[in-house]
Amino acid sequence: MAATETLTAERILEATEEVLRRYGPAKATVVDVARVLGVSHGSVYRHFRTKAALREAVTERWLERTVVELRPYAEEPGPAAERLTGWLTALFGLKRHKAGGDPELMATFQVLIGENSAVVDRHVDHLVGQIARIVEDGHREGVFAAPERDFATTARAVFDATDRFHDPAHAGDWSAPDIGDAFAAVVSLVQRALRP
Amino acid sequence: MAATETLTAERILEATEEVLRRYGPAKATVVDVARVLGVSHGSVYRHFRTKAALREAVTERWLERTVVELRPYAEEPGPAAERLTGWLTALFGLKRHKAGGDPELMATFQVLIGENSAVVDRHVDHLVGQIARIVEDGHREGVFAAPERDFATTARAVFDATDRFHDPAHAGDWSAPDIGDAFAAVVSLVQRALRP
DNA sequence: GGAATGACAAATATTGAAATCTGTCATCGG
DNA sequence: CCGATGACAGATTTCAATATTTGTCATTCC
Repeated sequence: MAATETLTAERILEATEEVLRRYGPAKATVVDVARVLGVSHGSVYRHFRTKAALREAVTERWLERTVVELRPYAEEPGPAAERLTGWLTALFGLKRHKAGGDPELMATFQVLIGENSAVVDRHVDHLVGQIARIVEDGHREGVFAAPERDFATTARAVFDATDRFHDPAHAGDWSAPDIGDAFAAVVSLVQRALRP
Repeated sequence: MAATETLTAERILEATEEVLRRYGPAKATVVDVARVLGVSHGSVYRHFRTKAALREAVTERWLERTVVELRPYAEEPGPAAERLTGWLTALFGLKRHKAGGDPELMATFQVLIGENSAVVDRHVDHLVGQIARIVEDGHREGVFAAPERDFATTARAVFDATDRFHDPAHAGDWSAPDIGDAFAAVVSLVQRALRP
């Protein structure tokens, strides 16, 4: 399909995502990707050195999309406490929506996550940075206390404390009926912790 | 070996643990357990209706042992804030020690955990109960604020917030060099949240 | 009488031969 | 010249035949 267009890394990544969606992480092959693009698999290897590198790039794209979807919540105007709750709720909502809407895709994603921990670490740093910014603003506004150590550590603690509500490893729990209450309780705990 | 002793559920459970340790969850069979005990596998089925029931019983025993090891920390005398930190540190320490000391056994345990979520849920309720007791004592002492909703909810939030440091799903992270700092930061966050 | 046995059917796991996939590279074609 | 190709070797996966395991139960043994 569309074999006339030039073969770019971008097009290969799109095809790879499609193949991963359709066949899952175990069955998706480079040959499949090449077939979708109507090229030989050798051509794919011109753009990505290995299958692992290809999957890593897909993982990166996927995670980057989450960061972009969250940015508005990180940067919206208003009191820091509400921004933090909004951001955490948005993160949980995004994840839960994705996990609930397409559990197979989530499972695929989870496998990729597991294969690319370095990429995930960078992504987590990115998200923690967004929290740090909100916490720092809150401190300037006087609604959050000074951090025990520094903003990065506090932000990291907030991220870790809410782990159960964003780590895909816990995706199975997100359909429990009382998960909303549990989330609210932890957010409330975090908010109390940050108060001056 | 010791085929003269009467066959009890207890002896079967011990043999099952040994087989699980030796062969792992995928390869451990009821026939192996019977062989260790020097009996026919039919005899094992007299005490446990299914292989699943046998594994569930092993899981229960295993978890119960954790609760017992933690009880001293839950019941020790002293200020509630220190008891809470002590309890959380003990839980993390126990888990980390087990995961670090015998990663294969931990992996086996994790599989059993996944197979027996009902047993795990009961175990978690038990642990949350220990936290609730400490938090309630703290409130009586005046060192912890009144809970937003009730002690059980607050205790659950504390348990959830520290999830990353006791859930076996995260065992792989526990050997990271800065895990101790991350743990301390979350405990500090929790302590601040509970202050009046 | 009641615990233990072992033969058995159905379900599950193992195995190894055949097929497919990954990654390379000499060659092709525009 | 430069991206694309497809044949190829070695690694990995699939698939179907074979073996093992699970769970039952009529029979045995103390």
